[in-house]
Amino acid sequence: MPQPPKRKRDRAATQAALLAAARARFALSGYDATSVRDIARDAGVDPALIFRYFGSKERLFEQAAQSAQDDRDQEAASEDTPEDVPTRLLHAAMRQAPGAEGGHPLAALLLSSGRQDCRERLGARLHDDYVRALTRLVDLPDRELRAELLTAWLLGITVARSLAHTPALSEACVEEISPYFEQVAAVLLGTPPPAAAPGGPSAP
Amino acid sequence: MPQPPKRKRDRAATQAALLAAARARFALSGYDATSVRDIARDAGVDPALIFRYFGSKERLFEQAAQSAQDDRDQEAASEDTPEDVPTRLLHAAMRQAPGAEGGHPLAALLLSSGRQDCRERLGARLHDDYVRALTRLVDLPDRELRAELLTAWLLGITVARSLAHTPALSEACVEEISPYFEQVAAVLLGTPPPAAAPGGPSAP
DNA sequence: GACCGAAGTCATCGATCGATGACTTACCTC
DNA sequence: GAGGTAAGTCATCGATCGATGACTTCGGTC
Repeated sequence: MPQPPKRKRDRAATQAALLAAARARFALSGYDATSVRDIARDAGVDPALIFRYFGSKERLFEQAAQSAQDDRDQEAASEDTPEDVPTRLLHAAMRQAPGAEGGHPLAALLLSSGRQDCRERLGARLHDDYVRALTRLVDLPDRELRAELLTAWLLGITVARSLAHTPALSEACVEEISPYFEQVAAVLLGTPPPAAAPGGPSAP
Repeated sequence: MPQPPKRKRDRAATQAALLAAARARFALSGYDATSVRDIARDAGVDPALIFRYFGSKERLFEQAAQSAQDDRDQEAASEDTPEDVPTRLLHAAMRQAPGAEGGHPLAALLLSSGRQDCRERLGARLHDDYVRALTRLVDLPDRELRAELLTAWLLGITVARSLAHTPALSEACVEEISPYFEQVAAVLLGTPPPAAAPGGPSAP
């Protein structure tokens, strides 16, 4: 994100540029591997402004995470096709191509998992965004366990695509994954399976 | 790992202590969050010996990873009950309790995923230890994709337990997960399901 | 017990990090 | 156009990092 040739003196714009650069860097390299000088350079701004506007690198990270979360909420709110919950979560896990810049919403937390607070934040995010919604769909024993098992699968898909770059999964699109996902979700959640063929799903 | 009161001058023992301390620290906090001074303190040894014996922090990390891999290989070789492949991989993913020290074999790589070489190493490890074995079990279209989907689930279980500390999954034991796992594995791999009941697995 | 090589210790380097505060400059108001 | 305020700049701090090399001390050998 190289700086647009020059920017007028504009506190709001500078803050926004820093926040955007921070989000990109943190999602690409994690907290530790990103320096405030990196972020400031990307934003075309003096590093000292980070501390003037955000107080510390830590608070900038928190605000960047909050900003990403806000984007997600707003995006989810303006959802015009309210698909069923599992499909929506699959789309969330598969968000964006692996080679593209930006990174998955969870990427920054996963890449920063060396820090305990980021691990806790990751657990909270998983609970709020995945487990909570999935638990409501289960009406069987082991409700939470079933929900967490499906959450773990979505999390694993995200990690495999965003971090490990597993080849087949990285290049797959949602439509290729969807039939497998629906069958597995039916098994784990105990909901009526879409096409219960014991020999495997109808391969596309 | 506090030092045993004193150690005679013993190059091999010092190297081993450093390697053990490095494995523990890297598996607990990742590469960046671990300093050579931390490792040396745990081993009860002068930090300079790390560079004398291993050349650099990076090479110490590589040797620590290699050492952990050797342990796994040897452990797998001396497996006296050659269970079927998916079950063996589930046990590998569930290895050890979340609260205990030590950490999952993949923990060091996951915690260090801010470094690109660690991400590549993670992908290679997943391929060698999971995808390769699972692919051979599939005799359907999308062989690799099916294998990677199951790998992603095992990876997600590991991340949920070791990093995110998802409550239900963290406290579960292999026996609780196994029935769900076998059903899902059957769906993804296209192998004969153990008890193909469309309403969900027989809950324990 | 003198000696010598290896194991271990110590002081310190150069780089980089997050962070601070005094300074300069641009823009708005009157 | 003068002046004041806020935006942006700059030099630099203290801590910590990985890494180096000279130094000291132990332990086996003759």
